[in-house]
Amino acid sequence: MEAAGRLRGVLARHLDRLGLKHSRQRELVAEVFFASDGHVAVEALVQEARRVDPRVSVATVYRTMKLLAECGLAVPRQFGGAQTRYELAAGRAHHDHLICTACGAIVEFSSGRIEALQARVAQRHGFEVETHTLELYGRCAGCRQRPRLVEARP
Amino acid sequence: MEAAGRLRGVLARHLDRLGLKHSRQRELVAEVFFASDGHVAVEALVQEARRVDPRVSVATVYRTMKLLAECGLAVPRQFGGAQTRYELAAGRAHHDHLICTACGAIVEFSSGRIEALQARVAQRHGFEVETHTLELYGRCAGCRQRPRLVEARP
DNA sequence: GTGCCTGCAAAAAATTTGCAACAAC
DNA sequence: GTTGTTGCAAATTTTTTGCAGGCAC
Repeated sequence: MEAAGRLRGVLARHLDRLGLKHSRQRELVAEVFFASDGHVAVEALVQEARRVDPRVSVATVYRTMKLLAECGLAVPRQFGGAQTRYELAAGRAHHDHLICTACGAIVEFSSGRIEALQARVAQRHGFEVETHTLELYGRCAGCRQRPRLVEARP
Repeated sequence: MEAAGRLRGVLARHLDRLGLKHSRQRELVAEVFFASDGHVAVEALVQEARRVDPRVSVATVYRTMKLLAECGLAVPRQFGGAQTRYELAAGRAHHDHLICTACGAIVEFSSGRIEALQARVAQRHGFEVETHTLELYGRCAGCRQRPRLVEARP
């Protein structure tokens, strides 16, 4: 993958800027995250990283994801569940989410018209918006055909 | 307050329907919640309830809030922070939130036009939407005038 | 009296932190 | 060699659960 190289660069520059060090573990965690589908729970990152190096600790993954979030490569999200998921955000445009409550699928979308209306609402209340989240929870096309067996654990 | 009586009724019927019992603690927790500003953390409910009865346990508050959520009087929400806040939802229309990242203020709003666009987006992706959340994070009118001292802990 | 409820304390689950050994510069 | 980093385990934080005694019906 070509994009991963550029992403690594962003992290590297962030580390340099802060006077932090480049380490094998940080590179491994970042690599695993970049190769993910972009909506990963920490637990999944740990498991994946341990396939390469079984000694990687949870703490390191948490610490590294915090760094990735600081330099804008990852965005932490709470999709209803207890655990945080990290989303790939490397210079990508803002977007929102459709989340299937049956199978847990996460679909991204964006709507300039919704954003425009949001801005107008905020302005009307005197708010200066910094970020926002819009999540639509429901059943995806596939799951609407099947009876619901159990609730998804997102 | 007159509305509180009606809300108590909803809870009472829910308990009857399920064959559960009415207790002093349940009424106390519900009362405190109804008297709140409607975006309360469990910790705050516990403290408030203990001003009336210092022996009320956290467990009871959690269990009672779960009941209130079941019968539609309360909606659990995660406004970015770690702990759940409960929102008063007694037959009120759906609405979304503006959250001030400086002072923690929460303002409700609703926009039929945004809802309509959401529905269209969902349909385009084959989703049947059950619920949604839209949260705009930024600085409220008051806080925009003051320099930011510390981050709010919502 | 029979069950549901409560308080307490212990358990869970997710994340953070202290610390001694270790690796990067 | 200095300083930041790691793994481990213990600590924290929020919420849940088991259980013995208590209260509602």
